[in-house]
Amino acid sequence: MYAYWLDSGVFEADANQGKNPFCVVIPPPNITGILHMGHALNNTIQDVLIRYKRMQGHESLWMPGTDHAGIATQNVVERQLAKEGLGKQDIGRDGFEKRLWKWYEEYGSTIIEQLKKLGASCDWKRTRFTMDEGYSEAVKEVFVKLYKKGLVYRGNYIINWCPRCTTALSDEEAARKEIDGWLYYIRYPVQHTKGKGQEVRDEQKYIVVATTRPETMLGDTAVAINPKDKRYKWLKKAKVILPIMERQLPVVEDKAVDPEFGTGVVKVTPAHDPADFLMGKKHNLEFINIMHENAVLNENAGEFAGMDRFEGRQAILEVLQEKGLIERKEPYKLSAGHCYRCHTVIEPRVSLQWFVRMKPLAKSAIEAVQKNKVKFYPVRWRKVYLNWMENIQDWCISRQIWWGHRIPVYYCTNCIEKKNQKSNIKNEKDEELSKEGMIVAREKPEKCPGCGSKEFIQDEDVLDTWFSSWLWPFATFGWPKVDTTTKRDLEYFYPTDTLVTASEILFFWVARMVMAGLEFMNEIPFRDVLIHGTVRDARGIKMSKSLGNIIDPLEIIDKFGADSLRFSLMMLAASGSDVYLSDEKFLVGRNFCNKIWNATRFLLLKIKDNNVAVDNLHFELNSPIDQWVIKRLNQTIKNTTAHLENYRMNEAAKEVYEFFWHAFCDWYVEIVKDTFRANTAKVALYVLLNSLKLLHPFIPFITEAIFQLLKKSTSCSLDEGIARSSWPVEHSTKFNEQDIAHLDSLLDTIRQIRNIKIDLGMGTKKVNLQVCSKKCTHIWVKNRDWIMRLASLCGIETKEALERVLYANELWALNFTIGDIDTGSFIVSLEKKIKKLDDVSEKVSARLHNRNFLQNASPDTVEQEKAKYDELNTQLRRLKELRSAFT
RNA sequence: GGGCGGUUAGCUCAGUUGGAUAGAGUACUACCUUGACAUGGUAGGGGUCACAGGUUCAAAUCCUGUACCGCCCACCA
Repeated sequence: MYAYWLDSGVFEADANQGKNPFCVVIPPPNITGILHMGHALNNTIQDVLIRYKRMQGHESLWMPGTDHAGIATQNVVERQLAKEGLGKQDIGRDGFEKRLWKWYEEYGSTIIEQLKKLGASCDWKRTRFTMDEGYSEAVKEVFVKLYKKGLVYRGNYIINWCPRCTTALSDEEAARKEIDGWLYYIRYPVQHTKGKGQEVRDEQKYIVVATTRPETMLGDTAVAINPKDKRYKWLKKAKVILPIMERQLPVVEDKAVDPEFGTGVVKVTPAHDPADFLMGKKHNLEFINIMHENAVLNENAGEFAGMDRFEGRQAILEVLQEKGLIERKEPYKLSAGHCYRCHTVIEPRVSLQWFVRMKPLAKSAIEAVQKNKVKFYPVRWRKVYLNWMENIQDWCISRQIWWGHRIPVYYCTNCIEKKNQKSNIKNEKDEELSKEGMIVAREKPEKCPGCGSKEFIQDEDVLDTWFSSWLWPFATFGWPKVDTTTKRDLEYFYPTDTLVTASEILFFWVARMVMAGLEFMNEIPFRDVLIHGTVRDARGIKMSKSLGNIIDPLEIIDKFGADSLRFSLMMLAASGSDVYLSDEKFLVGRNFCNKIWNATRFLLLKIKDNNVAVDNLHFELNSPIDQWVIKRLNQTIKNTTAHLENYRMNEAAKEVYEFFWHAFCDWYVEIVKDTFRANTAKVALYVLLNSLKLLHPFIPFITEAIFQLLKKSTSCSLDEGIARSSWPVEHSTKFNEQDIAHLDSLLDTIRQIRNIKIDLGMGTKKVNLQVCSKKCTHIWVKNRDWIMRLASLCGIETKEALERVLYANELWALNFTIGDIDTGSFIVSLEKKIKKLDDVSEKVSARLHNRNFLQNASPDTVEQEKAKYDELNTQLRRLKELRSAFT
């Protein structure tokens, strides 16, 4: 089926002025990714929307592609190299890049192939990669534009550093996780002035600082107190000695110090803590970096140089212990940043990086959401988005890795050399200084505008992967290229319609796309953001490969088929709530797919067996049964469509499921199976066909296969395929409501007969039924055959009066011979029903006697309650009569 | 420390704007070899809708508080 779709180009979309566009851009999966349940959920939702809109007559475009995933991919290829006993340094930057591209050629489209197995109806001819040639143009364009606007800058700041990946990370990439640690209370001796200005160090006089990272003390350059803290007034004039390093530390006052926490005195390590960094800047403290980029202590760590940070921590603690400087330690839960790619504990590090100024970009992105130009589903994410946007921090975009878009900045070697002689780029004003000899340009410049030299080196760093991802909704169309295709496509498809994603990448991606769209296209990138839940295992734990609790969607596909997987996921995924999965949960889909298949087989068999010609679907709607099913179908079409419009996939799926299985198969097909004439066949096929269409977005393969089968097995003229057929609309018949109501009563009566027989312990034993009805005898006569079959009867007699009434409603009364069967459980069941109805009746009665209810409730409601009361009492009367007949 | 969710049948969850006798899937029980389907059919048991207040003629649904669970954000060293 998939090959058929590809061959006939049903997934392809073009700017088509005759149609309304509907466009979704895929959240580009990482090239290193393999399909997991999160992908399955995310992409099934998108495919449901895309297929639904396509059938509705929209020019439906699902834009596919992959993400180069800088750090993740680099790590994968590094591991591959390591197996050969090589490090990336061994083969050099060029060699490593070659390996990366080779890896991409080999494995980069694995996930795309897996998406196809899922049934994803993307326009694959448009597949993009965040590092393909055209895409690089977009990235460079954006960098240069932002730079020129003053929104990109370079500077020495404290950033999140992953010592394993040896690169800077953005705040979002440093995932906070709570870890069990210790809070150490360490004594710092105080030096004070004695008598005639003689400075004396008194071991008895000390202050205590608390820290969770004792190793950072090697880089302490001050201690800080809160200016209002009276306890430490005396300290202001004193000097503190940093143990081990024997360095004099100034005491600074800063409001950021919380007197309540720890001892109220803080050690200040400007080069290794974000808060201390700010204090360092503010109080002009010295910045001492004590670590190499891999978090091994450097020469500034004195005797500890060469130790890893955690090794160093232990060694320092031992030394402090020996000197009696550890006052105490207490267990402490601290939240530390972890690299979101390799989970290593982040080390804050001062380094020269590139940043994007976010506040100016955020402004219009906030507005767009506030003015509902971009809407969130469920709406609660709106607040989360706004909260983040309003407190946005600058974005560190440079990464010290080799896989990614190289920063389009060139340095004139000549100018830099001169500059280095003049000054040292060590302090705050680097931002200004670095501009000299630095050229920000899309392409390598011909010559330096300053000195005319032709010697340049390009910035070594690459850009954060998200710096390319945030352009996805328009860069995929070819922006900034200005050819006619790009222009036409962007005008037609942009802004896109719906973005479907998990909440995890709300900040990474969604928020930034809104900013990029508004900044570069002057227009939001999408109108609706649909945020679905996280896929978890049966215990509620997030599925992840490292935890080993994954259910592999590909295995489910092998076992049950993609349709089963898709349908099950859609049934389970209530909008926005997390999805808890276990193997059994896919049975819903499997069983339903099986049911659809068998129902079809049966109908075709009946058509064949009865030798009825079905060459069109123009049927007569005279029979109440046909009207009944068509009316139900109409409701199903209406509700399913409404649910899909509101992104309630699960409700939509349930709606069709319920109709197809329980109304169509369980009742309609059962009723008509023995009187299968041409008109019935047409009605049945019409219902089947429309059900298939409603189900196609969820269950694409089987519905298409059956559709093709119907084309072959009947001579009806049908569309080419179901994927491009039209979305069902309600049949415009005028229904005979009374007939339908009577049929509903009849069906209910059949249920009651079965019920009574089971209560009487008669099981499926066939009985002879007596019916007494004033007006509706004909219904029983006319439908005699199937009623007998469905209610398991051996005969139906119509009578003027009955000896006893086993069941009655407003239309008819029934009786049948029960012989000398034990009626015990029948009576019990009867009593139970009576009790329940009595209770309800009492409640309704109380309501109707409540003057406030009569005054305040709407007249409609009051009427309803009255009708309900009458109905209840009629039922009660009948049941009580029946009881008296048996006792 | 802030914010956001959740708490409904043994389990997993629906329940859109307050107006059923609170639903589904699954599990369980009974019966059914009805030639489309046992991946099926028919029926059944099982819920004081977390707790406490409040608003209302009427609350699973709205408000307040409490408890527990989960998630997100934040420079408590």
